[in-house]
Amino acid sequence: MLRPVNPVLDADLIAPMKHDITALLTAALDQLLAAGQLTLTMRPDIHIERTKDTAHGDFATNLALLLAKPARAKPRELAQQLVDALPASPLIARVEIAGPGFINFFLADDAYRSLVPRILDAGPDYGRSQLGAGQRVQVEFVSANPTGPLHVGHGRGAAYGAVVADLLAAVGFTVHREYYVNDAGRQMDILATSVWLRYLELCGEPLRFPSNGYKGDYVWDIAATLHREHGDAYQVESEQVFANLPADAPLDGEPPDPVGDKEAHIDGLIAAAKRLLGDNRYRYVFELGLNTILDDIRADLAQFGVTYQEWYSERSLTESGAVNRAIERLRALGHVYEHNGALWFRSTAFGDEKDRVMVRDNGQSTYFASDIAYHFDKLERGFDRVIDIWGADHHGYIPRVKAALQALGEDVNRLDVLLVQFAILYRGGEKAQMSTRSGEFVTLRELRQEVGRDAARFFYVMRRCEQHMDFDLDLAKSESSDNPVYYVQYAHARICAVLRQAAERGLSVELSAGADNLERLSEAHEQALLRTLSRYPETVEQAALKAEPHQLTHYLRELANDLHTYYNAHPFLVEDSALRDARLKLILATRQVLRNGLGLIGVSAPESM
RNA sequence: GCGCUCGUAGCUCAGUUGGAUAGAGCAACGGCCUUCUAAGCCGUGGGUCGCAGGUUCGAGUCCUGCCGGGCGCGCCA
Repeated sequence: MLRPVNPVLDADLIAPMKHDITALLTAALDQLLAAGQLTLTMRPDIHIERTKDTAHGDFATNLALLLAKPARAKPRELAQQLVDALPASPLIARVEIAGPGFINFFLADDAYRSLVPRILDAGPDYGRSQLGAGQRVQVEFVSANPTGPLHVGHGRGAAYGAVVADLLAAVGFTVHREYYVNDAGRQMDILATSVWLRYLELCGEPLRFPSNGYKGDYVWDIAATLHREHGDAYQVESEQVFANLPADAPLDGEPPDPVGDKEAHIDGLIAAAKRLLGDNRYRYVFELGLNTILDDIRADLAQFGVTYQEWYSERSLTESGAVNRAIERLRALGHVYEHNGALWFRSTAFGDEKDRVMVRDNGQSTYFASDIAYHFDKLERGFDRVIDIWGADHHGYIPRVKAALQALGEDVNRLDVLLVQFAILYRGGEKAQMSTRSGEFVTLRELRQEVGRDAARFFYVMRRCEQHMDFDLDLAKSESSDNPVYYVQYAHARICAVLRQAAERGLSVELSAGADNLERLSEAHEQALLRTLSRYPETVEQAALKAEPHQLTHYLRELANDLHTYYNAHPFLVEDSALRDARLKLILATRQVLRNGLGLIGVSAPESM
């Protein structure tokens, strides 16, 4: 969890009630300590929470229970002392001591009602705060290899990362969103070679496509571009290409007989491509593949509402010498040794399971070496916090990256790695399976086209990120209250409909000033709605600091429920103009919060449905 | 085998950093439209929080050991 720099809020901003009460308790504690009525060796963290049951008030604290032992006092007596020392506040109607020593706070009705004009005045800023002001946070997410289109697994990381970044920005952090582009390395060579082989097929060269090549249709598309724009300028007889190659492993459906080595086979093909095409032509094919796919990924994410401040090239790390510098620095610090012709980093000295290779015996540096340089560079760029969002299958990778940073003398605690589990798609109760290499995967684009951007964004962040997710395509598409996206959006549209209806009936929707007429809000449903509205800033804050967007989706569902319940119980467009005014103000404030919350998770707030 | 992670209602999931009587939504059953969109609302039933210990005023939450699912253990990325 990120720690706020400055827990004291600007009172002119929307000061969340929770912080106000914390301040009161702190004052009470200070007074007891100053008066010598209480002696403590260390200050406790004051923890205020929302009550589950309204009979216990609005907020409660277990402070007296926590202090009982160190203060050698009875919890209930301690609670009474704290209550006696509480400064008076217009916010609080009364305070009770309950159970073993809980202090329960009951808020004044005015405290809730005053929220309505505050929300209406703040508009899009309601819920935003300056908790993280002055802190720069980098969020790196998706970072899928540009060897093919994004699939639905990347989609979850994209939605989750984007919302975490937006949440952090909403509470005042300066956020830098970054995509790490793996534009170097063997996988890219395999892509370039796959493109070239498909091109040769388009030229009429007969060949056996390697089992380890990329087989998706997009590879054909890139090859077709090459063929269309350059004719046979890149053509080589396939006999030459496949001469003296190690045998390939059998393709799917072939008899398992000739047992070859698919890795050696594809490496041989890559070498042949480089040799036969020469540097310039090989480079051209490589760049064509990389740029085509990267452009596609960029467009895909943009259409998903996911944008970055920076696309950081892995290749630039090698070319700038950053990788070598990182290696040399580790060597100078004595954390490096040679073994079997390779260069190793002694990561076991920093808690990793085994030592890791940084430079292979063929002289090529590994992905890990780039990653050391990349993470070192992130911290050197001066971010206060660095957040990596990875697929959960990469979890074994965390110890070695942290080990490297530690070895380089960096503060590892500045790096947080958040893991996102894969999403499993279900259609008609059946799993929709995917596999990158075969080309038979469900892409993010297909998902968006099928269920729409709003549903995809909402569903992806509805669950805790480390929770496996069942993504029900049928539910995401259904236009019913079973679908949480529609349920929340409908609450927003419904409020808009009320305003349209008011206009049709010729009723004034000009709101009175400030808190005027709000004393008319006395129904239980109205109290419940006000209470929920007051929780919004706390929800955003928690969701941001804990990187848990699902808290926001759950909150929005509750808020929508309060609105729908209220709608069913009481008419808003009543004859009594003062009452009507009060109710319109309340639902307009609700609409604002729905809009703000949906906006933070990248979902639209429709005016009508 | 070792490491990480998850296990809560029939299903999908919350559970406010250890608090008060474990909650939602689906699904099941029963109600509510001449009234601002019924894409909605209200009610009922449903639990050995995987199992067993431990820590303490208090455990779904923390510790240990089992059981079960997922993932990871390359000179791949």
